Amino acid sequence: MFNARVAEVLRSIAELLEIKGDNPFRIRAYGRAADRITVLQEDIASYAGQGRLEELEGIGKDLAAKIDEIIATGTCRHYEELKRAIPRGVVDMLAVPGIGPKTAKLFYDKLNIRSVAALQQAARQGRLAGLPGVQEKTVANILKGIELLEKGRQRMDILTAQQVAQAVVDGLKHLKSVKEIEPAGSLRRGRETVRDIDILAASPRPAPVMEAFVGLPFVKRVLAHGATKSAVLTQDDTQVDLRVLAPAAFGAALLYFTGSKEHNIKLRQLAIRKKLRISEYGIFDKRDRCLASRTEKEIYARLGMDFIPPEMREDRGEIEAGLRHALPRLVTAKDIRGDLHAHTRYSDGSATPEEMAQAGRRLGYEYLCLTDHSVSLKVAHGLDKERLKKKRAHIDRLNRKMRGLRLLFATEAEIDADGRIDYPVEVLKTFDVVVGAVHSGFKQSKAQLTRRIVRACRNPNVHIIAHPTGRQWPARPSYEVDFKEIFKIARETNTALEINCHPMRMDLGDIPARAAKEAGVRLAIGTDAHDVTHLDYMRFGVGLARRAWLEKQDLLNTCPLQKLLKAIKK
DNA sequence: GCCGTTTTCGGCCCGACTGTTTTCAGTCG
Repeated sequence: MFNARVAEVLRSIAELLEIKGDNPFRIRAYGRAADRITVLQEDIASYAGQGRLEELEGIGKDLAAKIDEIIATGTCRHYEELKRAIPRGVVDMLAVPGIGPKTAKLFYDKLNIRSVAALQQAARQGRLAGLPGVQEKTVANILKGIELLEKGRQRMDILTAQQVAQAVVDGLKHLKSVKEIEPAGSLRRGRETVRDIDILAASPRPAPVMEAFVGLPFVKRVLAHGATKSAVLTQDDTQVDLRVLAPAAFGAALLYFTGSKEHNIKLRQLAIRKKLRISEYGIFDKRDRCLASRTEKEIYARLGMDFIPPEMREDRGEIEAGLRHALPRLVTAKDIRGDLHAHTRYSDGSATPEEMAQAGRRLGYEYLCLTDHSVSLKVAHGLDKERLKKKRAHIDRLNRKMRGLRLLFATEAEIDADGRIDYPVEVLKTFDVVVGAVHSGFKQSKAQLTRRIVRACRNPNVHIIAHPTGRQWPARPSYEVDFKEIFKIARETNTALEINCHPMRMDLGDIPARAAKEAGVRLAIGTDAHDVTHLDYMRFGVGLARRAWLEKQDLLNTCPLQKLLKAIKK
């Protein structure tokens, strides 16, 4: 798989060209090509091998030749030449907020500064002030920027992001001048992790909203404070941006502030081809007459497209599909009839089966799968035969007296290092649902991990593979597996793959989940709830499924109970 | 460097905020 390397080289070239002061459009061409390859599902080398690179959007003759070279040699001459001209540390300076290519180049040219550390030292020694366009405030901002960089503004999980956004919304929604207020950005798009929080408000009088925002009690530092746009840092170093526009422009503003950047750029290009112009204020004709601005839907309609749900706005084909009126009918929260992954006190959950059942009923579920851990996962009190019997009897008793919701007797069973399940066949057969999971041996090779999962799929008693890539935010990255092979076997054996929507997991992610669907694999959303409140994470799972373009029929959870039990049969 | 419902040349998303400037460049999203 060469995609990561090719993208990395192209992105580095873009950064180096920026510092060099090259044509901005050439720079963007490199950046766009890198983005395109990052989200590409197939191996770029197979495109190259078939001479099909130029079929990819944004890749022409020149880039195709460079990509061929990178695949063959791991790098390309153009890149090596640029690296010789500009030290790595100069590129690193771009990561400092407030420092762009022009400033980095200035410091390098004038003071021979070639690292962030050297920059910090020069700033402290007062050597920066006096350079063209650099005075005291700029120096102070650079020092603040370096401090910010050192703290490492990491991406946060989606639950934390929602909580921060909610705190801001709650702090401002009662203001008289606020007509509407809503989180936008990657949070609204349902991304698996979020960096900055973007919030949009509609108000005829932005000034008091801005004032209230920068004065919120959890604001540690004000990064920008303008008439309609401000940015702050919260006590825990999360950046929150607030933009305020007139209520009449709310739709246009929401479209702009939701992004993604790539989606917006493409929409705006499309508008230009139709002799129109889009901004956060609306869609305008050549004579600057506003044609639409109140809702996103009206703006899409002016472009001849169907409304594109926020989760799809990543420039991954949704614009073309919208123009053809061929968007998928994405799954919605009300399509979900049950949760397929939840724990109780029998293993490491905090709630009883009764409490989980009540919570499930409140959510309107038809069924809830109680997937306590299996015998070999001792740290999580995996159930042995005796305790399984107790749990079975307990669930049967509850099911007899309960109306509306059926508890499913299930397990999250260990897939061992060789791909075997830790319960014997006669025990496995007693479960309504078996979810197989890898919780150990993450350091195995890609081939070994793939073999393990494939073997679990081939097991006639395993119905779902939990969190297929094992990632846990932020500490543990995904282990590598051969998705192509796993999808093929999962399909052949009628094994579903899980979209585990615990905010620390979000696994499968959007890109592999979409690839799984396209490979004909069924998916199953599970919250991995260890507490009644965790059942609410289903909303993150639905968001992720929508990002993967999933429709109702692509998921197990949307089936009524009897159909579900039939659908998982192997 | 890419690309074509005006174009194979001449475009390439669009606007807010900051700091340094007397009208704008740089950065950001």
